[in-house]
Amino acid sequence: MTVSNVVNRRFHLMSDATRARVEDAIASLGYRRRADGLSLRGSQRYAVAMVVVDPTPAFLADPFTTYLVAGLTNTLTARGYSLVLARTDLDRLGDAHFVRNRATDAICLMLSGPRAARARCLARVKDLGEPVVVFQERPSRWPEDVCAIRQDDRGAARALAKHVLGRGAQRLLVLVPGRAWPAIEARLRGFRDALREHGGRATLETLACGDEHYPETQAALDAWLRTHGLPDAILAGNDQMGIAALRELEARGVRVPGDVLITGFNAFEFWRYSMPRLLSARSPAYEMGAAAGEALLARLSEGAFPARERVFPVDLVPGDTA
Amino acid sequence: MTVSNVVNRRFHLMSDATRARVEDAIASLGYRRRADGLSLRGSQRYAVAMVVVDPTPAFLADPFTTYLVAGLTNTLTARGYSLVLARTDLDRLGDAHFVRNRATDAICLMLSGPRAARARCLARVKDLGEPVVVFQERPSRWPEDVCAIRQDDRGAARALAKHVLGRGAQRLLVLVPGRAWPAIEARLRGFRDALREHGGRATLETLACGDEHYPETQAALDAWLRTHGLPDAILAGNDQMGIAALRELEARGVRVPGDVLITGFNAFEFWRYSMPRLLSARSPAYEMGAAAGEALLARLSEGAFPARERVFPVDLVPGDTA
DNA sequence: CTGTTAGCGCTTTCAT
DNA sequence: ATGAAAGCGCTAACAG
Repeated sequence: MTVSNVVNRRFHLMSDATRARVEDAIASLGYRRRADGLSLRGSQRYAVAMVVVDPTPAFLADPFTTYLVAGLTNTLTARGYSLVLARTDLDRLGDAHFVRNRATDAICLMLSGPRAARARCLARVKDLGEPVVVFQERPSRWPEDVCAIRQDDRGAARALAKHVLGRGAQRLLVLVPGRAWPAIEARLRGFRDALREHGGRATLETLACGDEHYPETQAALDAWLRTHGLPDAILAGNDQMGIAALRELEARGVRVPGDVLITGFNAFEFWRYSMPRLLSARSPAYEMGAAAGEALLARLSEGAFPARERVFPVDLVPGDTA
Repeated sequence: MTVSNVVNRRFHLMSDATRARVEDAIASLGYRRRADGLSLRGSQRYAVAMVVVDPTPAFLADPFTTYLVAGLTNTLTARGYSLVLARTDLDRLGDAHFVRNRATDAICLMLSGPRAARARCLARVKDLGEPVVVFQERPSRWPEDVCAIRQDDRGAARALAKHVLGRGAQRLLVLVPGRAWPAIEARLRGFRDALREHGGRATLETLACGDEHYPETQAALDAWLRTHGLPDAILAGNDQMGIAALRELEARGVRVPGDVLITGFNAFEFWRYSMPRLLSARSPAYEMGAAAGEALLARLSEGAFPARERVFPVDLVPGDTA
């Protein structure tokens, strides 16, 4: 008992002599309290899971996920919590150790896949009975004890499309990944908002670019251009695809922004690497991860999330491609 | 006890009827076994920690770390283990919940900072009494139950430097981050190897580029060029710095590779975004993370690491800048 | 085939 | 100021 009191810094419950004696013993034995005894007794696990639903093994390749996880990890660690990271397929959620066994106090979720499947997955995670933070999602049927954190993809996308329409573009091509992500859907909605508001005869087509990496994006765009000719503007779902498109047009001798306008999305560090630079929009992914951490810590100590939803603004960053 | 047997799929110990009854109850109650009771009883935690020692909050910004963590996470998750992710300062290791409390079965470590401080940190982690995998490091005094996994930075760096020397470069400038990383030290050693083997009067200078990000690298290079003039070749510690240098020279009207050669390192996806493309070397970071996972699982089930050290080859990838 | 007992390490409560 | 008892959920060992 006294050891427990020492570990928990309740020094007023003991004499200086015993405290010293215990501290010496702890140091010389290299004693560390076992977290499982602690959790079992207190039924708090001091751990939060972050689950990324993505069939790709390289699920951390996108800086969005990376900064999100960094913000979350730093926030939780600073407050005495651990972050458990996992990737899973939509239908394999149950395989993870911390899903089969209750090992965390809460779960953060980054979903991908068709909307209905995402909703089912969220419902299943919710059924685990832990508080949930879901990123980039806008649940329709909103379960209790779920907090949604997202960036204003729709608004920023609308601003980007407005910009190219303002520069006279009529035929817009949107590049999207083969797999559905909620953020991409929101951006597409934003593009459409702008088109609608603009009136006129402007049109918008969508092109799926496989794994959204460089070679696949170029191959998809190449095939499209052969049959459709040049669009007036390419609205890329993210900078990765935007840069691939830029290089593809460059290789064909097409001038950007002279002949075709291009926009990107998210503006993480590597956005600086392409020349000319894409007109883009800056993602506050790190802040979103940190906010998720704060929200969870509040939920775990106060019993309720401070808010059911939190939306982060996304500012345009100037570029030379539009 | 029967519930336990059901959860552990020991179906031969019960009748079909009871099995069904228990399974129904589990489903209708949403029962999940608590991991802490399991760990307490079995004194295995089914969790591994990955600690990145880096003062930068954006500790996952470099794709090297990112792919390493992805490989590790996927491997561990597939075998029923969880991955606990944390960032820490060199002297703040003790703050993490899973360090104060024993919560994992093993620890993976990615160190940075001065060599001596890194060695001290490894020793402290080792003192926690858990098996340790350390990345990119080459411990001098090698503790028991430690496995080192690294890529052949020195060899690939040597090949890169050999290449530029072969093209007649005499004055070499190496770009390194302000903070010390073991991999960067190894690359520097490789560059020096090539210089030594080459004989002749070739020289090598080193330039620290702050946080190694785009603006800082350009500022550092700009200042250096003002006082030193153009080198014959720039050997960048990684592609990030290499691309920043490329753009900086471009802005000055310097031709690459006509006037100055440039090489990069690691060749992750964004390496494709710069034009011309850097001569670089491809990091097997994902495979290293996966190998760490395999090594740990072997260590935890067999009682010993399969090998004390594992070195991954690094192949050059062709580019247009050297 | 089913159930009882005991103990893993921890902390809350209560006795000394 | 110190420590003894009890119980958190789990499973190995053993009894019925």
